[in-house]
Amino acid sequence: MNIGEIAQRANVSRSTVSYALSGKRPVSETTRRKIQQVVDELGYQPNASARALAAGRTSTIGLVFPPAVGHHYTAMQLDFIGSLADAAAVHEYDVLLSTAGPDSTSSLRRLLAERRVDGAILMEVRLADERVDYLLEADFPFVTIGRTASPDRTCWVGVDHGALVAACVDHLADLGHRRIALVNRPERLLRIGYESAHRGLEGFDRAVAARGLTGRHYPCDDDAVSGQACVERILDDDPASTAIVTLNEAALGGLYQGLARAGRSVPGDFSIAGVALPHWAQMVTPQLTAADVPAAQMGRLAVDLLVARLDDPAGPPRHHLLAPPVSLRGSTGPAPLAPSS
Amino acid sequence: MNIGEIAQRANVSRSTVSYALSGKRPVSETTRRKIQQVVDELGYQPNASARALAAGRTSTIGLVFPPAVGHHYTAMQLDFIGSLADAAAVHEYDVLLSTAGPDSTSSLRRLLAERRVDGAILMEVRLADERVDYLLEADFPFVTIGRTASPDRTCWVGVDHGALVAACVDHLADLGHRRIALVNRPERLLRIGYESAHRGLEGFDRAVAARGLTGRHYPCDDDAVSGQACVERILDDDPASTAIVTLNEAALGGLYQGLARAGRSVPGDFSIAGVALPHWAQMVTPQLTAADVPAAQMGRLAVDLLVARLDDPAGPPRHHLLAPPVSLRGSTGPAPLAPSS
DNA sequence: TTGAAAGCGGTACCAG
DNA sequence: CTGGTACCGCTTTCAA
Repeated sequence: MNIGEIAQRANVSRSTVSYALSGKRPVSETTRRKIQQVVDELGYQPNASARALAAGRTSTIGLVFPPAVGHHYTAMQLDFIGSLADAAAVHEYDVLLSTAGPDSTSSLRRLLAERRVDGAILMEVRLADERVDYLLEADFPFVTIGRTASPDRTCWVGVDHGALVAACVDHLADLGHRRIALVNRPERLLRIGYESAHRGLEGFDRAVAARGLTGRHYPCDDDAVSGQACVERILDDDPASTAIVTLNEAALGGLYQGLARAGRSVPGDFSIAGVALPHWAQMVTPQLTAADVPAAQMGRLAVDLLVARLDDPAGPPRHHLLAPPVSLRGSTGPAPLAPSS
Repeated sequence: MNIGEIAQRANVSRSTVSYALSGKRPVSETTRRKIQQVVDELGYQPNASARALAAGRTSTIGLVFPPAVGHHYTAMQLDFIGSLADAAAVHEYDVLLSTAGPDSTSSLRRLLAERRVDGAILMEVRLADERVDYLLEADFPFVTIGRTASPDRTCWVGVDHGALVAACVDHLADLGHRRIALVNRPERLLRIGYESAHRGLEGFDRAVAARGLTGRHYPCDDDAVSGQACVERILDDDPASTAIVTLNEAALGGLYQGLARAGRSVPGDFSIAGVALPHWAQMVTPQLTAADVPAAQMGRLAVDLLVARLDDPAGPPRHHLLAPPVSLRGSTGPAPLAPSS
């Protein structure tokens, strides 16, 4: 069934059907009603490909996935994706996934060249990101999740990892902790310039210096085993450590397990704070004191930004820097009076 | 840039370019090379909308999301989505998300009517699922994740939740546990016929009966607070309970917290086993003994099944029923000799 | 081995 | 307020 059939049954021309449906030209109430009736009767929906070809827009936005680090994704990303799809639907856009594979740019390039999408949302951006450079050069509308090194020229929505980590450090310092370790994302991600990992580290260094604390930095792979090993190293390097701040969701369980194995109880002997999804923070016992990443809100904002840009490509780039508060849960407490061990 | 431009620069007709690229008609080696050269030079990729319109296929598959229960998704789903997108890319398909909103069918209907996708993959299927009925009636190619009540007429890939829960029960029975509770997905999901929840319960009842155990069933909402409350009820209803089997990922943290609060130590006084992603099982301390859901493999299989169906719509429906083994971790141990409390 | 041209199903301009 | 029609960019039949 196509627009021609609708036109015939309603005794009007194809263009009238098109206009009646789009509202881009006034149509008399009677014919409009008649057309609508036929449309409803047959459950007609315009063919998306034809429409895209003629209108020059696909009503689809591309979601560029992270290059599947170690072959799983984090919980943050999922909530984000869900909200993104919902938000897009509100604006009458569909979402096309682009997983990128090992070479993120080639898949992106194909998406643009084939004109499959009107705009793109890039997850897990790096400080220097070739995908961003490519999109800027191609003058293609996009929004990044996270900021690149020069964030003023682009649209983005990001979490202020620096501020959040600093807030965690401050919280711990207020509780009397003096020797704190930062458990970061994997070394490999730092090396390629992962935004959150870098800015988190900056915030850590800053806050540690400001409060006159002793801070140590530990990149850590994204799994429980590595988390456990990381705790071992931390306590080995400085047995007087009394607190950890973590950016690494996936290693969180391992951190708890490492502390348990080392005989440190949380939060009695040792405190942990971090940046995580609320859902995730509630998985561990005691629940993690953490800056709650508002993943769903980020998805919504990203879509809003992109849609605004699609409506007005010439407008100035806009951003949202989010700094959610630290939710106090059970994993942080006063520093032990005498450093254990 | 379009196919006409390529044709001009290569001094051939547009059809020759099309055939040279698709290989659907022999093209002399010399012209083919010439065309390829121009194509490479300009980085030409055929416009997807035009191609879809002319060819009658979109090279896109639709991924129908669960109706966002309580507005987050589970970890299983994310790994699944990632692998799905990767697998689709291998077959040269893109993946379009359809979140469905509260009314899952209407969004699906739109996807089909607008002819946005060639086939669909349905997540979180129900025993009686109107989306499935709709797709069957429309004779539209699809694969479900999970089985409906009459699974022989459809393509699906699913986990044998019944067998997995039964395996957990057996494992616990072998350890001497006699009074076991099943922590299931939310009441609401059971009521609407969630496949995994129902089949899990069946397997539980079966295994409990076979081993002559006392089994109790507890639906539980998908969050930590509910998990904690659920443990309270379990110990209240039967203080002699010594083990839990859970299908509820999201409540898992709450279960541990509830046990801790009740003074039961895991696995000394109390054992827990379940069905979960390995990643998730490793978050809790001690790590959860669980049947490891192979989410990534499921994504791959689902795409393979769908692609096979698209290639041969008349073929018989195929399925994969997966029953991964139970990985022994730290959360299960021998039943305490004297029932505590 | 190649070219010309008729669609695919819409949109939007130009007339009336 | 409405109809006719020329595109959008590609695929595929028909003819040479």
